[in-house]
Amino acid sequence: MVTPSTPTSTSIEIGFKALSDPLRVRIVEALQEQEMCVCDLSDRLDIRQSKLSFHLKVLKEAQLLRSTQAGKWTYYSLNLPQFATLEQYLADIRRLSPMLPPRVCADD
Amino acid sequence: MVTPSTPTSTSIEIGFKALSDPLRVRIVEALQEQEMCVCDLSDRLDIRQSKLSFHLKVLKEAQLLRSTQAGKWTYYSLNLPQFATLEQYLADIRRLSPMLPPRVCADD
DNA sequence: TGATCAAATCAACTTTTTTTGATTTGATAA
DNA sequence: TTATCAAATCAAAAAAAGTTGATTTGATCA
Repeated sequence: MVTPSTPTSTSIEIGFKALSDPLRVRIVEALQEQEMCVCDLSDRLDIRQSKLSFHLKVLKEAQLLRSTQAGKWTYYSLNLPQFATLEQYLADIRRLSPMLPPRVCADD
Repeated sequence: MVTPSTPTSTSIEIGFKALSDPLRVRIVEALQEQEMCVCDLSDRLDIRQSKLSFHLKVLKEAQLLRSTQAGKWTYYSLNLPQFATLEQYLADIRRLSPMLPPRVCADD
């Protein structure tokens, strides 16, 4: 089997990676309650602005967040359809897993 | 707000991290079809044994895989309940997200 | 205009994760 | 036993991700 030299990440893997960090999960959980601007997130989570900006970017690139600008402020909110996409991916793994006997090892 | 100096990862985050790598997703998808021994996974995915062993360990520590030893061989299979746990986490984020108006920024 | 403030970006640095080849472990079979 | 083979582990190197403080951008407002 031929493997691509640089394995590419799908939007599924990018989504899971975005959710693999405790700080980013805290961001998601804060936004799950309410859309918020960066300054309020920064206060609420006690994170420096540039650090927060980095993690917001990761989440946004994973399509898990949306942002809208309102005057000086940028409001971030959850992009729920992408959460649904990840959820569906996990559901399919379960749904399509057959109850098969283990494969007997090739050169047994 | 006080933040722990070293943020700790939950089993949720560990699970998502395990699923954030293209190679590990390929492993999961192979095992989703059928339980398999390491040697067959290695053949099928064209990965060196030690590399595969590393990634299997990551997935197992995330409780996404189980393994059983049979003679010389170790068979790996999906641990579906943990997939369900991750799925439920995502479902809850969506389910509990209210349709609230955006928060007005603190010092507006 | 010029001051102010929110947020993004940047470069340097630190930390974590991944890869690699070699070695070890542990079970089976001659 | 000794040879063999599957799989785990290890140490060193490489690559990727995250942090930090400073700077920039872009919008508002006096």
